[in-house]
Amino acid sequence: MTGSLHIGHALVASVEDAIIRHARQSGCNAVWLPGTDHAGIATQNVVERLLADEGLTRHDLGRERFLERVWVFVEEAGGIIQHQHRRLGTALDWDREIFTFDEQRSKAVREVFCRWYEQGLIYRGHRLINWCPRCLTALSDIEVDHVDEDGELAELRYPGSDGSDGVVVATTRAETMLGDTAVAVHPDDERYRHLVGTTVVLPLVNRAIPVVADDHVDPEFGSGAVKVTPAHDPNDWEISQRHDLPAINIFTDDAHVNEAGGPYEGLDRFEARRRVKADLDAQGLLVGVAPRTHPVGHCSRCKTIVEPRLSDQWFVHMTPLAEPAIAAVRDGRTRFIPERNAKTFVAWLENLHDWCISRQLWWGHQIPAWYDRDGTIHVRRTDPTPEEVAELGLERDPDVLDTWFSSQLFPFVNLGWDGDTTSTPELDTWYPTAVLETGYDINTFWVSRMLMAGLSMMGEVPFRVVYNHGMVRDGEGKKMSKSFGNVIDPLEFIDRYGADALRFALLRASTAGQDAPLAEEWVEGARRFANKLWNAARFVLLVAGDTADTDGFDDPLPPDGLALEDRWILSRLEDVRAEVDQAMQDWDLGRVARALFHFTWDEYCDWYLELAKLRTGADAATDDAAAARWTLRHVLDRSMRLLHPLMPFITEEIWRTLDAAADDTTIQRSPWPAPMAERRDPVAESRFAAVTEAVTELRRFRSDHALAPSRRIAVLARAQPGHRSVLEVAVPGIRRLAGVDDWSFVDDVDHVEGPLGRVPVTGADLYVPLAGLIDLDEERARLQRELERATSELARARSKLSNEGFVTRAPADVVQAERDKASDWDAAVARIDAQLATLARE
RNA sequence: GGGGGCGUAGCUCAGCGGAAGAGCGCUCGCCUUACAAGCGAGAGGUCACUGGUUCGAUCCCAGUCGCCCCCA
Repeated sequence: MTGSLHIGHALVASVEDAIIRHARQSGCNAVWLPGTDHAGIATQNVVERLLADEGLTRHDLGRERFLERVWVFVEEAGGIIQHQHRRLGTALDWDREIFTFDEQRSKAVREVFCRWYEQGLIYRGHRLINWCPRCLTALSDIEVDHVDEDGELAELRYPGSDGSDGVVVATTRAETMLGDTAVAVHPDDERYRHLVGTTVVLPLVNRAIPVVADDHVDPEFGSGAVKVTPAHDPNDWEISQRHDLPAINIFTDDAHVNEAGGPYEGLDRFEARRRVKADLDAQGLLVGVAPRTHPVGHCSRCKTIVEPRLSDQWFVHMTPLAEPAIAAVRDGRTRFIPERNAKTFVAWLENLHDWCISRQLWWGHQIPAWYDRDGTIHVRRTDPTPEEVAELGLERDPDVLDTWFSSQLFPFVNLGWDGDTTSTPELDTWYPTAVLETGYDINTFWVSRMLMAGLSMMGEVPFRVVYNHGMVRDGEGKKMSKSFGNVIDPLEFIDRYGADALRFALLRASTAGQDAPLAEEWVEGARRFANKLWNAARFVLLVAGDTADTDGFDDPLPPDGLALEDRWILSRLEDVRAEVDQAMQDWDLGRVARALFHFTWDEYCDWYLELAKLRTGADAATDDAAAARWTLRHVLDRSMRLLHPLMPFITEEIWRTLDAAADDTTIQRSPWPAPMAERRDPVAESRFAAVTEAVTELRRFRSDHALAPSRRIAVLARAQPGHRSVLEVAVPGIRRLAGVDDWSFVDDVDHVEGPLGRVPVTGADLYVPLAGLIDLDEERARLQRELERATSELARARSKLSNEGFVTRAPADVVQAERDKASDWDAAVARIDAQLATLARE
C-alpha cells in the first residue's frame, strides 16, 4: 500500500510469472491471484505524518474524518505497485484482484473472527504484550526485531527491611526498578536461602518487596538474585503469575514515567534510566556497572525500541490451530521447497505463543465486539441496532485487527469465500491451490497463518507446495540496503536493460532457498542474451522468412533429407526440453535458465546457425536448403516457447514475427513443447561431436600458432576405417568453420614433402602442411608439453587399473571407461612421438 | 542458548561418489556478410582444514576453523 516495487518484488514476480506462464502453456487452468492488504500500521503512519505536516493529529480529526483521509491516500497511492508489476510483464489475473478491505473480504474477516470467538479460539486477556511507544499500539511477537545493542549491566543493592545488607540484583534497565514487586532467587541457592520469605526495601520508592524462590532463576547470572518487574518484562510476568505478585505499570503509553514513578514522573525512559542510576549511586546503592551487549526488541515498522506493556488485548489461542498445520506439513499435504524449510517451520509452530491480534489503530478491521454496561462482551456478525445500543449501553471496542489477520484468509477469500458463500466454482476449481511462492522470511508471518486459517475454515490446506526463493543480494553477496548504497532499483533497470533482462538475470541466479546475488553486470549479460536471441531471429527471418517453402510453421513433421546437423540440433532440442521439464518439476528455475542459455547461444547460434549459412545461400541445393530452413524455424520456435516463462516480451515478439498465423493469438497460448522421443538421435549427436571436435582442434591449432583467419590452411585427413564417411559429409562445414581452403583424404602421409602439423581427433589424424606457416621450434616445444601431459595421464590410468580392488569391485562400465582412457592416452603418446618425428625430418 | 545455511577459478555461484563447471572479469587473435551488446582461442582451482568410510571422496560421516541467517 505504501511501498513501491523493489528488487525483492521483482524476484517474486519473476519466479511466480515463470511458474504461471509455464503452467498455462502446459494446458493447465491456472490462475494467479493478485491481492493487496491494507498495511495497517504502515499506512496509518504515513497518513499521520502527512497530517503532522499540517500541524494536525488524527485525534484532531476524529476517527471518521481520519479514515476518510486514509482512503484518499489509498486511492492515490494504492495502485502504484500494481502498475509497476505490469512493467515486469506479470501475467496476473488482474480482474480477480482483491483488497483486504473490500466489502466481501471485510465480511470474511468478521466471520472468521466470530467463528473463532465462538469456538473459544479468540479471547480477550490482560497480558504483557509488545508495545510500540511511537506507533502507540500493541504488536505481535513476530513484529518485533531483536537486535544486539551495547548497554550497561548495573548492579543495584536492595537493603533488607531489617537493616541487613539485603541483596544485589543486576539489570540493563535500571529504571524498571521503580516497578519492582519482588526479588527472586533460585530455591537451591544456598547464598540466599535465608532471605526467602523476608522482604527488602526498594530504594528510591521505599517499598518493601518480598524475596521469593523460583526455579526459573539462573543462579549463574549476575549475583544470582533477580529483580522482578512484572509489568515490564515477560519473564518477570511469568514469575509474578506463579507467586501471585502485583504488577505495577510505571510508564505512560509513550514510554514516559507515570505517577507510579514518584519523583521520576514525566521523564523519558532513557533519561529515567540515567537518573535512577545516578541517584542510586549517590546513595551508595549502585554496586557496579559493566558494559554489556544485550538483545533489544525494536518495532519492525518504525524501529523504535518496544516496551513490554501490560494491557487488555485480543488474542488467538494458537495451539489448536497450530496442531493441524504441523500435521499437514509432517504428512506432506503441504510440502516445502527446499524441504529443509519445513523443519524450521514446524519447530516454529510448535513453540508459538498466543497471537495478539488487536491494534490500537483506526485503519483496519474494527473488532466486532461491544461492551455493555456490565462489561459483558458481545461479539456480533452484524452491528447492533440503535435500540440495542441504547438498551444495553453498548460501546464498541475501538481497536482494529492485525493486518495479517485478514491477509491470512487470502487463499480462500480470493476465490469467493465470505462465510455465507462457502462454495463457488472458483473454490471448487482451485482450492487447495497448487503453490504458494514467497521468500523464506515470510514463512512465519504469512504462510503459517494462511495454513492455519485454511485448515480451520476450509478443512484443507490452502496450498500443496510452498516454494521459497531467497533474498536478492548485491553482486558481492551482501544484503542490499540503503545505507550501503547498493540497492538496485528494478524500475531503473527495466528502463535501461529491459524487463526480460532483469527477469532472466534474477532467475538465472536463483536456487530454491538460497539467496540470489544480482549485480548490474549480470543484468547487462542478460540483455546481451536477449540481444543475441533477437539477432538470431533476424538471421532466421532473413534466410527462412517466407513460409512458402515449408509446410507451415507448426508442422512437427520435418521434411525429408535432414542433414547431420539438423538431426543433431533436433536431438539436442529434445534433450534440453527434457532437462527443462525436469527442472520445472523440481522448481529449479535457475537450472531452466542456464540450460536454455547454453542451448540457444552455444549450440543453436554458435554451431547450428553458422552451419546453416552454408546451406541457405544462393547456390544451395533446394532440398537441403528446405531442410535447413525448416529446422532453423522449428528450433527457434520451440526455444521461444521454452524460454517464454522467463522472458515473456522478446519471446512473444520473435514468435509472432516468425509465425504469420500468430497474429490473432499469443505465445502464452502456444502449447508447451511435448516430448518427442523419436527426435533423440544419439548417433547424430556422437557423429556431430566428431565434427565439432575437428573444428575445435583445428581452431586451437590455428590459435596456438597465431594464424589469423585470413591465413587459410590445407588439411590432409587420414581417417581410420569407418570414420571417413562420418567426416566426409561434414567437410564443407568444417572447412568453413575452421578456415580450411583445401581438404583431401589421404591413406598415409609418408610421401608428403615437408613438415606437417598433426591434429589428432577421434577416428582421424588431420595433417596441416606447415611450410611457411609457423615457427618449427615453438611447435616442437608445444608437442613436448603435450607429450608430458599424455604420459602422466597414461600413468594415472594404468595405476588405477593395476589396483586389484578397483578392477574387481568397481562397476564394469567404470572399469571399461578407465581402460578406454588408458588406451586413448597410450595412442596419444604414440601419435605425439610420431608427430615429433615428422617435424624432425623437415 | 536452540535451529539452519554457506566455505569450489580474481568475483558471484552451479555441480555433489568415478578424468573439476558457468556467468562476469582477465590474456591473446579477429570488423568471418544475424549480432564488436559480437566471433575464435587461452590462462586461472592440493573443490576451507584434519581425520574416517570406500577400490576410489570436491561430493558421504565426524571434528576444527571462518562467515551468514532465523529463533530465544
